[in-house]
Amino acid sequence: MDGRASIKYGVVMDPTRPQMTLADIARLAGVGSATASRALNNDKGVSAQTRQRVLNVAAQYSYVVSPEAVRLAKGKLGRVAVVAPHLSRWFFGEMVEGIETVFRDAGIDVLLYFVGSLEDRRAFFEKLPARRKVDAVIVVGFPVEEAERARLELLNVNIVAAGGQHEVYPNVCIDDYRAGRQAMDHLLFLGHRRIGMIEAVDLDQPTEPSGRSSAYREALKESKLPLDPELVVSAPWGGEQGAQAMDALLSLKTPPTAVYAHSDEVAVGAMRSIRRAGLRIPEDISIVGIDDHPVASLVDLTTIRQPVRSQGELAAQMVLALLEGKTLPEREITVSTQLIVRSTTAPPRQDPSQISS
Amino acid sequence: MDGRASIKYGVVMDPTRPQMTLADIARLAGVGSATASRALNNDKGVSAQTRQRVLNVAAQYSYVVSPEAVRLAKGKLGRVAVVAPHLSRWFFGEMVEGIETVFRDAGIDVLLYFVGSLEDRRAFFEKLPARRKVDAVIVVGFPVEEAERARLELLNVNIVAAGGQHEVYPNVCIDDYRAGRQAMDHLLFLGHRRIGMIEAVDLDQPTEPSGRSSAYREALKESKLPLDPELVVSAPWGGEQGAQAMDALLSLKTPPTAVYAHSDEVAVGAMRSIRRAGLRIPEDISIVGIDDHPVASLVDLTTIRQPVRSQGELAAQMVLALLEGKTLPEREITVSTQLIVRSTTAPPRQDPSQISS
DNA sequence: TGGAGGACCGGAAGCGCTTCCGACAACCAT
DNA sequence: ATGGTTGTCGGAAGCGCTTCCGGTCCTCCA
Repeated sequence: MDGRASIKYGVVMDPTRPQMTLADIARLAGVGSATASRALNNDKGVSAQTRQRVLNVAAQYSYVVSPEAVRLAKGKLGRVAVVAPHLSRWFFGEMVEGIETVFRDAGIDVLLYFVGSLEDRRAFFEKLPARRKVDAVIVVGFPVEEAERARLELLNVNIVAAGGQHEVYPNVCIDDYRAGRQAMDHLLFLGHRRIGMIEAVDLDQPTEPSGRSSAYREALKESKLPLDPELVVSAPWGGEQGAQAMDALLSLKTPPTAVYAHSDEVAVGAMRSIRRAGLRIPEDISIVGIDDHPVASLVDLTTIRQPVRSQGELAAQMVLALLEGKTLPEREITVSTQLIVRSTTAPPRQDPSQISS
Repeated sequence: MDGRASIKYGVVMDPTRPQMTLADIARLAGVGSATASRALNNDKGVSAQTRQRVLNVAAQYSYVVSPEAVRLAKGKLGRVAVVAPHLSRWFFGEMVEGIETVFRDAGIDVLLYFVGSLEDRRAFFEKLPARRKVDAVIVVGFPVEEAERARLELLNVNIVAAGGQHEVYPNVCIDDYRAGRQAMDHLLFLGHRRIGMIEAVDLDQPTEPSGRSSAYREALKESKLPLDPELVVSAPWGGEQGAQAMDALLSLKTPPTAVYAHSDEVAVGAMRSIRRAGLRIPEDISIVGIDDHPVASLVDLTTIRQPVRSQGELAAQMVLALLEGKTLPEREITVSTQLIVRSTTAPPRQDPSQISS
């Protein structure tokens, strides 16, 4: 350890020793830089012997190429941007894990852009920090507005959406309407006639009419049940908000015998309200959520499972295909959802016919 | 839209139109490339008038510099790597959100490396994909082994750790021992004498003797209570595992009257077991966790709150300081934890003196 | 009025790679 | 023996920036 090296917190830092360059390796191996490059990249046109010599030298000095120089020289970035409105929420974390896994295997770097608040989001689309930095973009879990789309086009790269319907971009998602129907049909099948819905909305994100909501209305209509407006309340995504929404439902003169929540987080919050109100689940009131969030099994919540990680993986694979210039076999992929019956749902206590006003 | 542009899924892609270069802008503005560069970078040595002219041209063609070329030319990367073992878990997602926010404001890109499994992790340290790509590394929530540390040094960059004690790297974390004591002292104060502990271990990560565990032993010792080995069970992080661990505790001939879980996820799982066993919380058995995970408030779990996002922010700020060549005022930052009493803890039913054997 | 100094600017040399193209040698078929 | 391959290799031209270095031109003071 020479005098130039400084020790910071136990880590040896030696900024005076510049990284080796390809030219160094070439010289050391006694070949031209072109040959060295070819050897390192496993290109053809190098004798096995020469290649080995280069490789040995490179290994000896633990040489790695400068990605910047490579990218500059060949014009490809080998990087993709993932932009997501949340990370700490299970759905998004899981999604990003799936995406990251696929890209890592493909040797592609993932640049993360977290656009939680409205300002973040606006700033992202305004400044487009990903400009000239990525070959593609994956938008996770939120609809892109018209104006934003225009900005995104400036990137001049492929875009795919994951976990959120999209008319414009190739995407992978679940069928929200179907998921909602699975939940509603389950409740209906059990005999419930007065069903409440807690709509989850994201205050920081523009809302779109959700399939999960229309599923509620359609299901009711098909069962020839009235649509009582006071039975549907909307709440921002999240447990606390779900709890409040449930409080509202509970304060009705005729509360529902079952509630359909747009997400498990919301459902779990609602369960707290029910419990605190001294009511039992599912005896007094049934509840079903959507997602199969890990917490769902812990609180024995009946829910509609959606495979999140694989949505991420599929989206990443789409990007990979696009990057290779392939045409996508299908513009959008819908993964299926599944009813998981646990113990928060049961038939209503009384004969439904007696309850219905 | 000329004939060259192809439309894929509504997105205009025109690979034939190369990005504008600095030289183009310079020419268009009638200045040399050096001047254009200075104008764009807000360097001095350019008249206000010339600068404005360049800026106008650049804006007109919505020009952005090529980050690769910049990095190549000036040798700085402006990127940092975040390596984390999980993302879908609240703790990690929250942490990364905090980190990302700070770096985004500083104009630094975040490269994400997710090393969930042991193989991932090994591969990461083996191949060091971040090599020559980042100016610093933040390691989130896991201890770095000796051998890994050696590899990390090859990166020749600053490293800081977030959410996990570290003897070597600058870091920010909570005092695990103290958090554990807060939990235990609370239970002890309530009068519990037979307290179980569910140790959370991460199978995919090397474990270290945790402060959370020693807090248990120390607290017991100080209260002159015996240390009954069968009262401590360890479980992989996660709700289901917590549930199983609790089952074990419940099957003891003298089950504990309270349990201290290393994390809220584990605690919530344990609650399910207790509930399924027909026992009531907190009447029959008390439980306390650590984290103040969002779900904790939803299930009314008493817990020790730790500020996760700000740990991430602080870690990022440390990196920023290091990057600017500053010396850190403090090598490690400990953020404080806080007991949040909700309704899963209460005094034991019977006089503790009757229970203690 | 002359020259020193400063403000402004452009040319050009890198930064570390990839890749085109030409050179050379050895080897084949004619 | 000769022309044409084929297989290897190196020189050098970029890729799009930053920045050193020097050149103009103008100002200001002696």
